[in-house]
Amino acid sequence: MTAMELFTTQGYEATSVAEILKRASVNSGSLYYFFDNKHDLLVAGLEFFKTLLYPIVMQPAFSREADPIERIFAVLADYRHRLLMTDLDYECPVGKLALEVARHSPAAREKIAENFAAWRDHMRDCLDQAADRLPASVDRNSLAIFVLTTMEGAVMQARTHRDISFYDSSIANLRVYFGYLLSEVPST
Amino acid sequence: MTAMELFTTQGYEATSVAEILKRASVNSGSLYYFFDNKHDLLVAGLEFFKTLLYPIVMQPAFSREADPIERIFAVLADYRHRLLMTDLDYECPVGKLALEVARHSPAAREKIAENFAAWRDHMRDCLDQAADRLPASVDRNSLAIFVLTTMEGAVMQARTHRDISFYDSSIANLRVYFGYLLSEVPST
DNA sequence: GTCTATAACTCGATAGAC
DNA sequence: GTCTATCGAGTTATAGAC
Repeated sequence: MTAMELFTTQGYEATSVAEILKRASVNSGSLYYFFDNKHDLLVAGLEFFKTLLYPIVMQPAFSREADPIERIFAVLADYRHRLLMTDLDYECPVGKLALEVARHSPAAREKIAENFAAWRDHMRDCLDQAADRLPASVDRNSLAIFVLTTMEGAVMQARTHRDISFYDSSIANLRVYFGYLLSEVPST
Repeated sequence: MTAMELFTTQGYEATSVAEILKRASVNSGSLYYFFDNKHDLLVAGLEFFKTLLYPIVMQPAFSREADPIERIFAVLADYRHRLLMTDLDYECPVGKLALEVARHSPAAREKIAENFAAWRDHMRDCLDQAADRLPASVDRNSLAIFVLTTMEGAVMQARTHRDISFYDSSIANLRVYFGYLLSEVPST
């Protein structure tokens, strides 16, 4: 979906329908034949995004690392890579739209929440696989939320400051935190 | 600044100059006498925001708590309060604009970075005051960045899911992390 | 299903009187 | 310094031919 590329890089409001049409080499009539309006296009795009999450975001990282904890940090390493590849102009597309459209569009907000939930569930699956190495007191769902929190906040700061060290600092702290958690259960 | 209220709640692009004028009961001529254009108004507003950071965000929390570590969590507790007061529709105004305008406006991006830096510096001051209770290996600036990361990511998720538990989960994990750090240095 | 033309409207910004 | 009127461009969405 060409529209989503523009929505997620420029913002929903900042992207005109005319620009989408030009970039996609489509005519107005065709677009409005398939979608009721601009907002409908956004919601459809967010639904499509959800289907891309595993193949684009998770699978490449998971295929590099077998250890469930390392898989989490491999996903985070890929976000670092995206930041560097875009000259520190990358932003999590879902997070970006989360802040822009959540207020005025319940339908889009719901789709964004589903994207967040799917991301977090993949992280929680990793944590579940490493359950025996974590203290029993750890709420793995809550910890998965915290991983997403860290990614979103870290990307936001690195992009704003145009400095990867803000990303690295946040991930390093998450690493130390995981180090404490994992050290609580001695490996046998 | 009435304009900033609209920019930060609705977004910069989604707020028309006409709407600002109406809400502020001002006429077009007056606004453009003081500001060159809409963008100039945004940058001026962000500069003004920076001056509000201490009296609005920090001072109320600091006055409740004397302990530097508790001051950090008091600031975070105030963000929780803002979420609840707005029916889970609050978003950090600086973070929101960070994602929307950073790409197309270097001047605004710079001002947003200054706001982030000021926030983080207040947190680092707290950590510096508690330096003797933290392991020497802790990079306090990096940890302050991590606190901001946590706040931004936690607010984003709570607002998107319209569920305060996402905020609470993230802050709880930060608490546990601080617990590990503080327990490394036995109090005398 | 896709095309072009355009309707209906709102946008940011300006001009010129006071 | 503040007012009203308005410009010209750009906006989303539609109409009607093919």
